[in-house]
Formats: sequence, structure tokens, C-alpha cells
Amino acid sequence: MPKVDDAHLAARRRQILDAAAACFAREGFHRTSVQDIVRESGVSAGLVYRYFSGKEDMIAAIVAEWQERRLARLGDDPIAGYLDVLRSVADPANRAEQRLGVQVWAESIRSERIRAQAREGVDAPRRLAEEAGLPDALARVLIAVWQGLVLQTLWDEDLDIESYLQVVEHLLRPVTQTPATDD
Amino acid sequence: MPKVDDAHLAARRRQILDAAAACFAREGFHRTSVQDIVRESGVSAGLVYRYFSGKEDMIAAIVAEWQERRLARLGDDPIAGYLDVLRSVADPANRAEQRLGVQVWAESIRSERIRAQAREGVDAPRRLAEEAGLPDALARVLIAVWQGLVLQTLWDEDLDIESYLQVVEHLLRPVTQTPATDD
Amino acid sequence: MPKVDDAHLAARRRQILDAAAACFAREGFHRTSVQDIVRESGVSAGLVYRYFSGKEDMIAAIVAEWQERRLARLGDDPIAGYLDVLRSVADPANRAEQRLGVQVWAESIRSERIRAQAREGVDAPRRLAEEAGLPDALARVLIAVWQGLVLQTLWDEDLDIESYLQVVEHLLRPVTQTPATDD
Amino acid sequence: MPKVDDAHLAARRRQILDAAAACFAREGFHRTSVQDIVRESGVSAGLVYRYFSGKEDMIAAIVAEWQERRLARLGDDPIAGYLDVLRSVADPANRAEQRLGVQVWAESIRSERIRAQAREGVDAPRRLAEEAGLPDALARVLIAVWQGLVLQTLWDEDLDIESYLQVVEHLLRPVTQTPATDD
DNA sequence: AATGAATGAGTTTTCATTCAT
DNA sequence: AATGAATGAAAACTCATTCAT
Repeated sequence: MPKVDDAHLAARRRQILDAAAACFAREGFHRTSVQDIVRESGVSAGLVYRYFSGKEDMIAAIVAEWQERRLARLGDDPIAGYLDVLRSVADPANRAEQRLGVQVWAESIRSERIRAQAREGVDAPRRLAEEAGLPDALARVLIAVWQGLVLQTLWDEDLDIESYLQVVEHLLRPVTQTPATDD
Repeated sequence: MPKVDDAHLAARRRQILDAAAACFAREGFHRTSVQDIVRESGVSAGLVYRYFSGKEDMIAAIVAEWQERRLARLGDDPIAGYLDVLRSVADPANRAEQRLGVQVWAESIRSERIRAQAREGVDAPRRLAEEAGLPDALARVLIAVWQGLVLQTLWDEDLDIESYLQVVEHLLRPVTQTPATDD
Repeated sequence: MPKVDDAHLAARRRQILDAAAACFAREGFHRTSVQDIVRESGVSAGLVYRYFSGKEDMIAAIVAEWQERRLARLGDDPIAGYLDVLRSVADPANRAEQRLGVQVWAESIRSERIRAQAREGVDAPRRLAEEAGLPDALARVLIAVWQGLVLQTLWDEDLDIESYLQVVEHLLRPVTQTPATDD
Repeated sequence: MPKVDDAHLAARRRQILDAAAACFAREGFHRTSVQDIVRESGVSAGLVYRYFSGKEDMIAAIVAEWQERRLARLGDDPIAGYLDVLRSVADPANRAEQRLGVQVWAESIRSERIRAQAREGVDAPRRLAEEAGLPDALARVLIAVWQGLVLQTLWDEDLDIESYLQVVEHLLRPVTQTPATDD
């Protein structure tokens, strides 16, 4: 095949990346072999290495996309966007994405590169919060509330997201509304 | 074949488990080879397999101990102890423990057995909270606040734990309901 | 499919062979991948296979050209030209040529075809020597003196070629038999 | 198997090294796969890597032994030892060793480590010659005469080693004997 | 009880070659 | 004529596990 257009190249890359993401979400980064990705994607082993320099490179690409998706979901209204993000965590359609997230966290422990990416996933919202005038520590707590929800959702399919959201909203009321509100 | 007393057996087991925990915290379960554990522990490969049926078995033992430690720390008074638990997360001396925790979370995705253990780490506190009359969703949020702190501490050594605790306390004030307490 | 004149075909072939020779001299036949040659030559992988049936074929072509060059250099007067040939070995400009030669020697061990070519590089001078009335074994020794010089020059850039030549001349004096010449 | 004695370890190493040397002499370093060595030696792939860090390491070990053998053969009397070395080159029993030598020369072109080893194979005799009062360039020429003989022997099984030796002795006569000897 | 040599299937990665365009 | 995307077999190397001693 001769030089193909960029759309084709992008589609190929997608094909591989989607297969990799599916495998990674299922089995984790290190239990997934390149052969698994080859099988899942339907392309040859050689081609995988034309698009990615190795498994590490694929992991990094997956992580980058995962972060982008999250930040995009946050949108411009930090508070409203935040509750949307929380709700999306509980959506069974996004289960694979959450599973991927946990793998990213584990990988961030041993890979400097991925730690930087994971950290940026916290720092970017923190900067948004700062612009919105929220205390940094509050931003951290809110992010933690999201991170813990990801874990708990994966462990308990019946987690009651609405109650969870209500508690969060309740706790946030003194913060989001005028501070004078007495209880 | 000399017969050895139980204390010796227990000590050997400890020696291996401690080495394994150190390796796992450093590199994760799957990037740690049995040889790594052999090196770190100083015992032979053969002996490792007299104490554990395989790597999976060692992971399970490590996870079980980690879980026990967590639940023990929770102690008798969950409300009073909670902020202390959070503070202990930020203690650099406990860093390996937190790193191990993240690995456990990742492993819970693919192992039913470990998922059950990880889940119990959430369910036990929830039961305690229920006994104390706290809403279940609030218990979940508090656990999330702990989980997220673990992650963020590992990513940012300079995380300001005191500010974090203050925000948590502040958010909880309307809930802990000693409304008169002025600071 | 545009038809192209022979000059174009020859130029293309040259382009590929020159790139291959450069790679082979640098890394040896087997450490050079076809992709290396593709990169060095600037043509596509597909085109390489229109000019050569495969890597082995390229090696054979390179060896053939190298052999031709060697025999050509020998020229018409082997005796007079010999010392010049030795001198040219030490010329840094010919370094790639010498490196290629060593690769050819190594390849001659496993390829009957290349062994025949390499052998002819010895036999042709031997025949010339015979015509000139030189003993066959002397011809062999002279060729050895050249072969060893190739190796030693590649290992030691500071090799003193003039001393080397003087020794050779000195040793040959009783043989070249113009005994009266009192230098 | 428990800790075995050093003789066993040394024998194992020999077993692997001999197999490797046989493969290398037959097919060259780069045409020999680790699997080939595994097959030839009869040990498992894993064991090969307990004794050698990789293929490069095995090549280096082979080269070192090859050099040692040659220097040992040279003995203490440079001139007499030298003619012995030449004679041994033509001995069919040593054919594999000569083939190996040519591979070493080729490898010396791309590997700094092996180049250093190959160079030492020239420098050590040169130092011996210096001690014996022989001019350095003469030592070089003599080494070249040996190197070329290795190549020519491999290309021509019928090479007449006695004539070759006679020519060498003849050429050396003015050097080895008292300079006054008139032919 | 303890060792560590040995295994071999599995891993990631490379590479000569083909062929649709 | 020329491209370069695609293949898949084979390469080097690793690793959990076993077992003779």
C-alpha cells in the first residue's frame, strides 16, 4: 500500500489504541501482552510498532487521552461540571474508563512519565479552582471525592450515586452559596 | 530434615513477606519478579515456594495484611480516629504503605478475590458508620476523601496536609453536629 | 507505468548500492537492515526489491564490485604496483573500502559463492605472479602482507605505513633480484 | 539442584561456550541465534542467560579464549613459536578456530570492545618482538603474514603450507641470522 | 529445612519481504 | 516506476516454577 491519507493513519492509530485501552481496562497494563493487543486490534505485531515505539508509549498515549477526556468533561463551570463528572463515573457505560483510571494510578507509582501525567490531572483542576476563587485544599478534597468514587463504583455496582451526590452537594452548600448561610 | 519450631516458620514467612511488600510497593505486583523477592529477602527461590504456592498467593497474603492493618488503624472510634488516619497518610514514614495500597486497588480490578478484600475495606467502615448513625453516603464520601488523599500524597510530596485537614473539618462541621462549638 | 531509460535505471541501482556499501562498511552485512539501506539511500523499500531480489543479492553485488575494484587496482604491472596498493590501504580515504573487505572475508566463510569470489581475489594475482616468474608461495605471502595490513590499519589509525613499506621492501630485496642496486 | 561445585559450573560454561564457538565458526556471530546455541549445547535458553548476559557477552568470551590460545601457542621463542603458529593454521584440525578468527575480525569493525581485544592480539606479539630486539614494523609484517595465511587457508584447502613456510623462512633469513650471511 | 541450577513457555521487539495503490 | 503500509515469522531475552541434592 502506498502513502495513505492522514485520516487512514489516524484511524489505524485509533484502532490500535482502542484495542489497547480495552485490554488495559480488562487486565491492567502489565497483564496485557502486546500479542493481546495484536489479537484485539486485528492488526499485525509489526504494525503496532510502526505507530508506537513500545508498550510504554501506548500506555502514555492512553493515559493522555484519558486525562483529556476528563478535563473536557469538567468544562468551564467548575462546580456544575464537577457534579457531572461525578455522575459520569457511576454510568456503567464508562466503566472501562474508570478501570483504566485505576491502572493509571498504579502505573504512576513506578513511572515518572505517567506520574507527571497523573499529577497534571490534579493540578489542572486545581488551577481552574484557583481562578474560580476556591481554596486549593478544597479543590484537592473535591478531586479526592471523585477519585474515591471511581474506586468505590468499581467495587460496588450498586453504589447509590444519587445519595452520594446529595451528600457532596450538602457538604458543599456552605462553600458554593454565600458564606453567611447559617447551617 | 530438621524440624523447626513455629516461631522460626513465622519469622521466615515474615522475612519473605516484608521483602515482597517492599518490592511490590516499589515496582508494583507485576513488575516485581520472584527473583526480585528472592534477592530482597535473602532466602532461596525454593524456600519461597515452601511458604507460598506462587506469586499470586504472596500477593493475596500481602493484600490481606494490608487490609488488616487498615481496619486495625480505624480502631474503635471511627469518628475521632478519622482525621488521624488522614494525617497518617501524609506521614512520609507510611509512604510504602500507601504505594502498596494503590497497587492493591489496581489489582482489585482483575482479581475477584482481591476485589472482595478491597471492598471490605470500604464496607467495614461503612458498617461502623451506620452503627454511629452516620448516613451511608457520608461514610462513602469520607472514605473517598481518604482514598484521594493517598493518591495525591504520592504524587505531590509537598501536599499541605494541614490545609487539607482543615477543609475536611470545615466541611464536616455541619454534619458532626456540635453546632455551638465556635472553632 | 512510465518507461525509463537505462541511464536512469543504472543511476538508481548505483544509488542503492552506494547506500548499501556505506551501511555494510559501517555495521557489517548482518547488522544492516534493509530499512537502514532504505533510509540511507532515500528510496522506498519496494524499489529496493525491484533492483535486487533480496538482501543476499545486494551483498553479492557489493562483493562483486569490491572484487572488481581490487583486481582493477592491481593493473598490469603487479610487481611495480604492489607497494602502491599497500600504500593505498593506509589512506584514510579508503577506510570504508577496507572495512567492507573484512566483511567480505567473514561472509566468505559461510557463502560458497562469496568464497569463490574472495578466492579469485587471491588466485588472479597468483596467476599474474606466475606469468612474471614469481614462485607461487611468494605471491601468497605478498597477498598476506596486504591482507594483514588491511586489518591492522583498521585497528590502529596511527600505524606507520612508511616503516611497514620499508620492511616489506627490505625483505623483498633478495627476491626482486636487482642485487647490484646499492640503494 | 543445590549449589554445585565450581567444576560443575565451569563445565557448564564450557559446554555452552563450545557450542557457541561451533555455531559461530559455522555461521558467523550474527547468523547464529541464541536458539542455535541452545540446540547445539543441549541446555535450556534460560541457563544460557545464567552464564552470559547476552550474545555479545558470549562473543567477547569466545574472542578472549581465542586470543589466549594464540598467544599461548606463540610461546617464549618468538621466531620458532611464530613458525609453529603458521604451521598450526594449516592444520585441518584447527579449521574451526581459523573460521572463528575471521568472524572476530569482522566483528572488530563494529564493536569497540572486540576491536580492543583484536588489537591486543597484535600488540602483545609486537611487545614480545620489541623485547627480542625486532623492529616494530617487522613484527607487523610477520603478523600480517599469519593473518593472510588464515584467510588463504580457509579459501584453499590445498594450500601448500610447506612452500609458504619456506618462503617465510627464506625472507626472514637476513633478519634472523647474522646479517653477514650471504644468502 | 533449605538451596539454587535448570527449565521452557512466554515476553517484547525487529526485520526481510510483499503488494495494493 | 515508485511508494510505504502491512505482514508474520523469528529474534533476544525473562520469569514463574520445579526438583535433585
